[in-house]
Amino acid sequence: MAPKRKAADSGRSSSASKRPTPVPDVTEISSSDEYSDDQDEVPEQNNLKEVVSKFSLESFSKKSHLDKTDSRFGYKDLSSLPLKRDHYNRPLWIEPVKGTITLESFSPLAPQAQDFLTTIAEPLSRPTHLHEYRLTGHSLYAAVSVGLKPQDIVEFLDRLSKTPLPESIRTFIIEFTKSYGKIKMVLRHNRYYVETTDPEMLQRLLKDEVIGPQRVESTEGIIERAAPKMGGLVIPGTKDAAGVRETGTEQNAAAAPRNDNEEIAVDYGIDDVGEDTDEATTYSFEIPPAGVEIVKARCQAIGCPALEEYDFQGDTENANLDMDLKPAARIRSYQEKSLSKMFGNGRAKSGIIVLPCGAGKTLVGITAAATIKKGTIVLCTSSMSVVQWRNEFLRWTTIDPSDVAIFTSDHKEKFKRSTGIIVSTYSMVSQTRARSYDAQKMMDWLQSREWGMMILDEVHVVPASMFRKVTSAIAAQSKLGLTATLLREDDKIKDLNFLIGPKLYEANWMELAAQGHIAKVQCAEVWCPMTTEFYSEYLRESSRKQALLYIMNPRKFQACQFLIDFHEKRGDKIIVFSDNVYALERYALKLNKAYIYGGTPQNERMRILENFQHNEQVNTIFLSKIGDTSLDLPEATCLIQISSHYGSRRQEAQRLGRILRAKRRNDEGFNAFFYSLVSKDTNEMVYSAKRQAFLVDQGYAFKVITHLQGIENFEGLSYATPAERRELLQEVMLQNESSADVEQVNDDLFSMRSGNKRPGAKKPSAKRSAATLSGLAGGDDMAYIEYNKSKNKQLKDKTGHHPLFKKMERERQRRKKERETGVE
DNA sequence: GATTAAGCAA
DNA sequence: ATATATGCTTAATC
Repeated sequence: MAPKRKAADSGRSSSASKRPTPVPDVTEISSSDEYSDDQDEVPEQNNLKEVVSKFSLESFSKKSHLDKTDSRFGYKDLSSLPLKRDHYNRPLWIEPVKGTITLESFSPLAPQAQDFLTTIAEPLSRPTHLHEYRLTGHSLYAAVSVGLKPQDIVEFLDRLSKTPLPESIRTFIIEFTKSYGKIKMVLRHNRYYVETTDPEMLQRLLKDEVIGPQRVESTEGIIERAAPKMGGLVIPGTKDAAGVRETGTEQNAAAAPRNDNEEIAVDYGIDDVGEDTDEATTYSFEIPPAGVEIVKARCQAIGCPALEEYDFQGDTENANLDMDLKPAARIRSYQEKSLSKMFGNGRAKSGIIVLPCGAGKTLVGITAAATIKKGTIVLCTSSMSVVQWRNEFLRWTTIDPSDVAIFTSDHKEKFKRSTGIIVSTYSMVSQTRARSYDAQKMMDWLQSREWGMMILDEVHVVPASMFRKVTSAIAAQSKLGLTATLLREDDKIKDLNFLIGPKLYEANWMELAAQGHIAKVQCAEVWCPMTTEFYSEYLRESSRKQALLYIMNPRKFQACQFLIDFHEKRGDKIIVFSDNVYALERYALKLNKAYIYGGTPQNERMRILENFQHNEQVNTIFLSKIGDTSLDLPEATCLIQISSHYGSRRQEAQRLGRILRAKRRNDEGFNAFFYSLVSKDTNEMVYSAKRQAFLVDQGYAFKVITHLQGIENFEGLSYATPAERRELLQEVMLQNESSADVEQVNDDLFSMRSGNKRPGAKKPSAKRSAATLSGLAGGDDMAYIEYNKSKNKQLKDKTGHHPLFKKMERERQRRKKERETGVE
């Protein structure tokens, strides 16, 4: 089993082993009468936190009064559980205390089990042989919201588990889901309805002192109607749409083991659930539009969050949008799967879809819009992606170009006809300060109409407060969040579950890579020793300067130079990432490559990117943080990271994402490369291990390279002589001083003590395999090819870094002043 | 009118 | 807790 590097595990593991068995405390959620009035006074903001923590498995466990578990051996000790007789045929280990599920992914049943598990549990870690999941409140919420029944979940787990399903887990699932997913907020024919399949629940709601009075007066009776079905809805771009009815190919693929003469039903097909519920009836009552927020907040408060569903087929008030996917457009199986979860019952559910970068998130959003065929608003993080989204719409759909409008600071368009698509940025919509006249007019217009769907791109970056602004400002029937990494270093990500909706789908990176949808990537960490001069300075310095020292480590520079050369000769296109702008510039200038950072003007960037993509002379570019997101460079096949931000797992994942969409990914034996250059025995190693955690959980194996073969024979290696290295060191030290000025001096005076302490150069705990570069890449000896760098030079010469550095200098001065005045 | 810089926010 | 990047608005400049 992989060492402890759980992406989702960080905060909660410490006290967990002492925690008793998770049995939900039902008393609190089953009697609405006990709720006092003062709860209504609590603003929704405060409720959110409560609700979020209330529905974490952690608090469920805390609240329970049973303690049958002996925690002396840690929570993962399953030795006391009896094995089923035919356990070897069953792929799951289910742990009773925290709900951790371990899947033997080599089992013949693994593909189906995996599918089901991603629906009902959070994937924690998915390396090659064992996958780890965990049942959480959110994951069950998501499972219920795509139509799974608690009994199905229990049955499924029981049948695939090597041990009898722990009673605690069974109770947890049954009790937890009792209230979940029962209430739906449905907009039908432009009227809002609170809907449920459970008559008792309806009565409870009507008796509730907050929700009850909201019922529209004239509709005394309870409305009874047949539960919705998938019906005739066809998601465009799928095989169904092409007229070929897909047969259950996966369902019967594997032979099922037997248990007491009972066959394991591999009925994990969520897609079918909607059709199975023909006889079901739903009960609903109407509430006024103004009551929606109140009722939703109240439902959360009493522990039965209302799911939002949009019956777009029955929406006659909002005009239909004339748009379809182009006949040639085909969506991939996983895209179809994610959409089928969204449209499972013929309505649009709100929620989040998680796909790796390059796997076609945009197309999923577009297809969703083409399915709903109503006015749609798309929100992105940058104006660049705004343009990209619009282009994608035009590329994939038959929509009239005049129906896709852009709303940013320099484009304020409206569509001419009654409905259409608006692409904008978060900041544009959530802007609270003064607006320009045009922008204000545009906003008024946006707010005056009702949108069928709101697509939220890169939804992980949206903090709750901003999101609240957006949703309260713009009326959208359904919300679709798209992201590659539902991951933040803080815990804010949980809020999204309640603000947008449950996670509808999460793809497995390795699986997509195996199917050729994203590139296969070889990851490697290159350990560069510090030169003695740099290391002795490193030991003396404060952490700020330490960073600069290990980034500018000459050995690292050499490794970088060598790798660039190596891969350029193989015909790769290389991106080098550095978070540190100073280092970025130094590296790029020394190696005579083009570079882009925040201060590079827009046209300059375009020119460099253009050249990188089409000019055979320009095979390497240096990017700062700027390249982390939303740059679309399908040419890039190799990535080198020389400095990075602390331990940000998301950044690492996003950077890797830059090469996942490599054009050449389907070439025979093609591999993309991802190198992380790390200075040995420095803090960088600690960060590096942290950063890799997410990718390791996705199943990527990091190899460690301690020696780059052939580097000693490399001609023209920079900083080969001690004199050169000393010169560099001086520059670095100087740069440091001038850039941080007064504060630095202070630091210097008092930093002796702190500088003496040894940096935590502890070894990362991950299991690593040693490898040489040749083993990784095929290691062919390549003939030296002379490259003409003149184009690069031209590009570089045009980089007007002068004024930009002035700007940065100004910034520094300003900050310094702020600090000084703040001290005084 | 179009481009650029500065200031501000998150 | 810091460095960096971005977007929007306004004002200034060509």
